[in-house]
Amino acid sequence: MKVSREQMAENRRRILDEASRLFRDKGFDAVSVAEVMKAAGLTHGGFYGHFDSKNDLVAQTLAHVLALDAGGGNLHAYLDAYLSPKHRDNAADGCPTAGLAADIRHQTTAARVAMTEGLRSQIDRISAALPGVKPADRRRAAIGTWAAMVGAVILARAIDDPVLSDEVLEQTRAWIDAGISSASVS
Amino acid sequence: MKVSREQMAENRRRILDEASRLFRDKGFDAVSVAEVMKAAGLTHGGFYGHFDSKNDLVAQTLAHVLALDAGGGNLHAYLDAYLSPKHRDNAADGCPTAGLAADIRHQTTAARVAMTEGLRSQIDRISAALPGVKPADRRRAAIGTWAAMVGAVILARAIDDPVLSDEVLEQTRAWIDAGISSASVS
DNA sequence: TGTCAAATATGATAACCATCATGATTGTCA
DNA sequence: TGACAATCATGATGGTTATCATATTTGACA
Repeated sequence: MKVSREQMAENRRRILDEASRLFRDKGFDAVSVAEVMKAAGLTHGGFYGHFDSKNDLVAQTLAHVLALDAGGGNLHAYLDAYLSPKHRDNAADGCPTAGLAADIRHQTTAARVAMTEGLRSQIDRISAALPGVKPADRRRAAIGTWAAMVGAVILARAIDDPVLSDEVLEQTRAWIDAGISSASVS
Repeated sequence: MKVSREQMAENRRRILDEASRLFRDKGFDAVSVAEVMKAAGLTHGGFYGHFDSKNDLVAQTLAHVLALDAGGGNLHAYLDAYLSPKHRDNAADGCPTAGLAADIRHQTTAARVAMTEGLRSQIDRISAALPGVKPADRRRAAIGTWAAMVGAVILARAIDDPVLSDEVLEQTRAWIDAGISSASVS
């Protein structure tokens, strides 16, 4: 059954969207091609009309989702949302870096390049959102802050005790605030 | 072929050691039972004499490797080693938290509990290694520092550009130093 | 409007893997 | 020292998965 050109474009978009959600939730290897296609409302057969391989899907999904990565604007609000229990408990809709960075070590070069460019942009965005910090320290603050954000969410998701998990989020938030304050111009 | 009691204990130890290395290097799902046994110098057949299942191996490996987790003593030296290119490039011999924390979200409760207790100890160890920090801020500094350390190594391993990857390690190191300094008693 | 090719569905294949079954070897202990 | 049982090797088995082959439907364009 052939579909219209725009229908096909929408199918492709839906495949990438659903792959992005599933990958963030379960990791690249734990999601099958058939599972992605089913989530997109299709069967596994049409997959290779859209992508060369599963590795190709991984790389294209990363480029797709990292293009949308947020973080600009209000750093305070971004930190609130990022280091929240809601974000910790909703990996499928959450930050792709927190969900996938550790998983990317064993992926193809294309996927690693997509992640590298996404991280480069994210560091620049955070840097630009730190107007109070002395320019000489801005990049250091952006990288340190981003590492702590990603690390805290990964640790919070790994911890089985809700009390300790919440504490990791809260204390990291406070630690970041203190670091930014003391690096700011008075 | 039966082996001596001590030979069997050594076999078990070798299985756990090799599993620990392989898991850190490739992740839990990407390592097969047969691969672990082969690395330990055995065949796959004897596996279920030592462990109930692969999930059981995962949990016991975590408990085994987290029991040895370092970090006490000299925090400065620990930071140097942790945020080094050598550690980034040697996941198999590196920190199990950096290598496995993100992967543990989909493991059994037993594995998650082992990781939780390992993290609890690690936070306490770092806290104890921060004598210069005001006691009221010590826990916050320990958690924030640990989150940044783990996050930086995960990001550095995900990045395909050696220049940016090195920079993430160096700037995170500097950011942590600055944070600890400004939280210390004068 | 009829032909053709593109998009997807259905079905097959080969590899891999966790786990189980069975048998050979040989420590261990009476 | 001899019988027993534990340990590991060899060899299935059933399920899953990426990928390929073929058939069917129907947009698209002449």
